[in-house]
Amino acid sequence: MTAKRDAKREDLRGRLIEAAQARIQASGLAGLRARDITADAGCALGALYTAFADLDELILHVNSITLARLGEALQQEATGAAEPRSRLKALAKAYLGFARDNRMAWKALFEHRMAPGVAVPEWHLAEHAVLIQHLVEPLAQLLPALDTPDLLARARTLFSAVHGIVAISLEDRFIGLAPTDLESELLGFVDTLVSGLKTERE
Amino acid sequence: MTAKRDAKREDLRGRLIEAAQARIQASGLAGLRARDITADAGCALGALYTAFADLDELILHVNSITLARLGEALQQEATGAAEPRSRLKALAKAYLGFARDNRMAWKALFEHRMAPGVAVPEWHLAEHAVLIQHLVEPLAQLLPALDTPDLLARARTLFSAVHGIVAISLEDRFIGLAPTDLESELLGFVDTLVSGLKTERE
DNA sequence: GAGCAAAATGAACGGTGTTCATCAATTTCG
DNA sequence: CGAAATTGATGAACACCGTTCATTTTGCTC
Repeated sequence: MTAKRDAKREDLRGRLIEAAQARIQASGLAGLRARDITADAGCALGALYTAFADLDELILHVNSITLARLGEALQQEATGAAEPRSRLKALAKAYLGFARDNRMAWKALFEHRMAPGVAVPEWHLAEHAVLIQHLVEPLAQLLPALDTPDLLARARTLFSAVHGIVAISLEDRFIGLAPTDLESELLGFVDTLVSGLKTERE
Repeated sequence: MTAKRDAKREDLRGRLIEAAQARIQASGLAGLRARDITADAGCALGALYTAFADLDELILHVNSITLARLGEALQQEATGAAEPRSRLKALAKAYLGFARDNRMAWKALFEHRMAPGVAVPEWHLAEHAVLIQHLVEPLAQLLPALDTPDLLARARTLFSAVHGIVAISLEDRFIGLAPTDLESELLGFVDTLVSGLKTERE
């Protein structure tokens, strides 16, 4: 019976993940400190390295939770039998909404880099699939002639485009631009792309 | 006459920028160390802080040079009187080509973050304009009814979308996808979007 | 060349993630 | 049940980071 050991271990991991999540939400990935996390979690500095291999692995777990929450947000927009155009627009809007409401956690998903030479573990790569999964079905309706690999490629491209629009707007790297409404710009973009897909199909 | 002083100062700045550029090209922003740069530039550690306020300012200057080179690469595709569709496709292809050929320097443009609370200086923000400037003219031909602020917004959106596609593909955050050719996927995307713009105009 | 101002130097500082000898808690087994 | 063995928690110490600063060296003025 190693029940108590396992319970304590899981409890510690949970407390560390929660503390890291709170710190990321408050001050972003860049402000994350091992000493702050362990102080918040109520354990010694070294305890972090008994629960996780290093800070990167802890961040990966926080990102997992963020991806799960993002997945739920998208799931709500992906159901129902609406036409593909409005489904894709609803998904883009939900993605933007999630990024706005969970800015720091969302940024951590894409800002985080593993140590040089270390690959992102497969279990975490697989979790990113939720980002494009919901796009496949509406795209299949718009492009019935495509096989699965092509559909997946198209879905990834569409996600990347929408993500790029949201990401570059929420940073502010450009000046001299009219303060246009991001949401209408994003939805207009999806509209235009869907129109293009329909046109090319004919 | 303070000629020799100024010359030495400029020489040191140049050597530091060049050394930082080489280090970034070789191992990326994350591997950049003040001690490595100053060793490569042949000066003492502290000399870096007589030439620049801090590492961030040095990185900004490297990014300036990268933006200038990227601007030249795009300039070559933006000239000529070709139709908007092929101009936009040529620009997207050139952007992808630059990102591929100058991977680390290009990544540094978007990975670099200033210290918390410190804004990117205006002179550097302005340099990012080259990324969307070349898109405005072809877009104006496609959308003659739009005024300048709307055109700039549309240009930024298009750039962000193209950038997103290139950025997410050159990282590898997704698995289980067919290894499709990025260039044809990107050009197909621009094609579809232009078709959509033409359709909506009618 | 003397005197002065400015720049270059590199040891030292405070802060980081990570490790490790030491100690405490838990499990195993006679 | 209690002693031995194993595992977990501890926090001082380590290596390394960007940055600073007293000191030395260099260049300019007169």
